[in-house]
Amino acid sequence: MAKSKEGMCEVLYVNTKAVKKIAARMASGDVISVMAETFSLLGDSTRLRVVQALSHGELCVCDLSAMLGVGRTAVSNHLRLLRGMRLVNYRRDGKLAYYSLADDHIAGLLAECLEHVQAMLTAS
Amino acid sequence: MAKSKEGMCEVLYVNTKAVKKIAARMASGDVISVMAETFSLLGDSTRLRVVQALSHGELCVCDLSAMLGVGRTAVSNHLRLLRGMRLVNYRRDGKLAYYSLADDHIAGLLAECLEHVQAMLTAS
DNA sequence: AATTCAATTCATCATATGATGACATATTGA
DNA sequence: TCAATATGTCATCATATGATGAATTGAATT
Repeated sequence: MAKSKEGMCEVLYVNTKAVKKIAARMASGDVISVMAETFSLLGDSTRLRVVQALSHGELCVCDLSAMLGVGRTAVSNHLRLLRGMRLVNYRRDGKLAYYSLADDHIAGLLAECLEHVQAMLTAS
Repeated sequence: MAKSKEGMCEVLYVNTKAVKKIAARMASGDVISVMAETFSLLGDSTRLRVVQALSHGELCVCDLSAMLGVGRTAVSNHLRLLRGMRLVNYRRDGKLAYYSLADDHIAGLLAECLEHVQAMLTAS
């Protein structure tokens, strides 16, 4: 077994059995990409506040903007991204556009993450 | 009631009751920040693959790098970030550094997101 | 039709971030 | 001590991204 210039790890696993077992369980690249995109959307404070607000009920852009102290353009851009990934529903009522969470899983993600953060904060 | 140049929404809510109810339930800014940071860490495909691999068992940097086809420097940098937010545990065994998920909530986030994505993909 | 206002789109800018290579560190064994 | 190897750190670069203001669209009211 020839050794490469950069060491054994280039051609051989240290723990072959563990690697093979784990490799077989990895999600497909497509699924990972969509998951990462979803997490990424929740990974901005402003956008996360929008999502959290909507997890308690639908709101129009105008009220979201005022309540969060964020410009309407910014709110609108964030909602466009969230809509693109189907994280929010859209409803038009006259001049107003109402948004709400599209999916119980989204609220579930917030809840799970909140638990993690609280557990982390109390542990430190 | 004076109207501002930019309209009523600057000084008044459209749905005052809904806004007040929702505003009272918003998480604190600090908690939101940590949550966003956590989501953001999961919001990169490479890092998410690292986390998903670790959700099935601990691995060393070397095996992670080979298994995922990602440079060791990149893996190391990602693990440093994950360690900073305490998403992973660190264990040293001789020359090797083994990492594992720190928290069941992390695996829970992956599972919840996976369910969401699968539901979304089958719906479309 | 004209006006008003909420919402959206677009271009721009400053900043954040992931990948990479060079270099440093740490541990094992000769 | 010296060599080999796995890991970590740092600087750099290209790219991605959030905030903002100007311009536009769409709907209701007069």
